[in-house]
Amino acid sequence: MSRVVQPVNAVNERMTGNNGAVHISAKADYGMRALLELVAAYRIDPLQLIKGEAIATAQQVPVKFLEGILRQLRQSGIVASQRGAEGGYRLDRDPSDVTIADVVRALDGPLAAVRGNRPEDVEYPGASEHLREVWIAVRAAMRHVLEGISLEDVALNKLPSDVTELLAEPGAWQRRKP
Amino acid sequence: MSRVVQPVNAVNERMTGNNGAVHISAKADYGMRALLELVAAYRIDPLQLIKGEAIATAQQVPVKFLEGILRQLRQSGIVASQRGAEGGYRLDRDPSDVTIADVVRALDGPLAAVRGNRPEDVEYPGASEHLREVWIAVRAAMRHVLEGISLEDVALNKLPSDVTELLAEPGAWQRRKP
DNA sequence: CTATTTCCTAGTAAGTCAATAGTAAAAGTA
DNA sequence: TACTTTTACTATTGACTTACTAGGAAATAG
Ligand code: FES
Ligand code: FES
Repeated sequence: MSRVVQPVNAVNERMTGNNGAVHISAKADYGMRALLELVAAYRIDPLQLIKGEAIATAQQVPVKFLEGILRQLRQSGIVASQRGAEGGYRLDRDPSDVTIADVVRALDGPLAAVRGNRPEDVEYPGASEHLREVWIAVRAAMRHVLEGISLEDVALNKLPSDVTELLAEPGAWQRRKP
Repeated sequence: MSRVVQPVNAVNERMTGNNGAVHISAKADYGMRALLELVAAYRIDPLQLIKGEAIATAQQVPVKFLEGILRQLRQSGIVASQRGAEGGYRLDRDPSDVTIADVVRALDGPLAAVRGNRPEDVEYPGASEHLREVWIAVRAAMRHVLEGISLEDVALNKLPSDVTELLAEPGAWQRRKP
C-alpha cells in the first residue's frame, strides 16, 4: 500500500462541518481586510479613493463579493464611495473611531445570539435558572474585546493592554488538546 | 402516561437572518440545560440515573433531539448512561470539573473559527498583517470565559469573580486607549 | 458620447441546523 | 423465555444560511 503524503496546506485545511461558538464569517474577515487597506491609504491622504478591484487584488478576495461588503459598510457609514471613472472607496470616519465591533455588526448583525435569540430574551426553567447570565457574560466578553480595538489599533499593531495580556497567556496561540 | 411535550420555539422573536460572531447553538444551549438537570440529581446521589424524557419535559426540549445531544456528551465522557428499564443518564465527572468550554466543544466542535479555519492558520497579506492577532485574542477571550466556568458554578450561581466583573461593567460603545 | 466604476437585484450550489422517524441493542421484570 | 422499558444509532427532512456569481442600471470624468 502506497503511503499517502498529506498536503499540509494551511489555507485549504478547513475545519470539520460544525463551527464552534465563535465564527468570524468571510464577510467580517474580508471586510476587516478591506478596511485595513483603506486605513493605509487614509494615513497618506484621508480623501484618497481606492478602487474595489485594487482592494480585491491586494487582499486576494473575490471582487464581486467584496463589492457587496463595501456597499454594506457604506450603508453603515464606515466608508464613503464615489462612482464613475476616478471613483472608488475611502474611510468615512477616523480609523481610531471605528471598532471591530462596528464592522462585525455592520456585516453580520448583532454580536451574540442564543438559538437565534438575544441572550437576554431566553428563559430558563428550573435547574438551568442561571444559564442566561453565562451567555450574557459571553456576550460581554466579546463586546469587551471587539469594542476595545479600533482599526487604527490593528493597523499600527498597538492593541489595548488587556488584549495583549490575553495574547500573552499560555496556549493562546495553540489549539486546545483534542 | 402520555404527557405532551410542549412545542419548543414558543413565541420568541427571532433575530434577523444573519447571526453575529457568537452563536450559541440549540445543541449547546439544550446540552447545558440537560447537564444542569443532571447536576441537580448528582448533588442528591451521584449515581442516580435520570431518564431522557424526564430531562426533556423538565427543560421543554424535544426529546429525540436531546437524546442525540446526550449521546454526544456520553461519547465525550461527560455523561454516563444505562439502557433498558430503570436506565437513564447521569454525570460521569464532578460538576466542578466540567467547564462550559468542555460542553460547547463536545457538541459544536472547536470554540472559534475564521472562515471555517483555525484562527492561527489564516494568512494575511499587506495591510491586514496583524489581523490574525485580533482573532486569536477573540478566541482567547472566549476560552477565558468558557473555560473558567464550571457546571457547579452555574448550578450554584457562583460565577468566577472576573466573570461577575464582566457582568457588572457598563460596557457598550466606550473606547479604551492602551 | 464613451469608458469607467459603483450600485443593486436576483440568483445558485453547497452546506448547516434543528428536528423527526424508525429500528436495533441492552437491561430489567415476570 | 417473553415482554417492557430505555438508550444507541442511522438516515432523512425542510428551512435556512453562506459564499459566492451574473447582469445590468446609475453615476462620473474626460
Ligand atoms: S467591557 Fe469588559 S472590562 Fe470593559
Ligand atoms: S484564560 Fe484569559 S486570563 Fe486566563
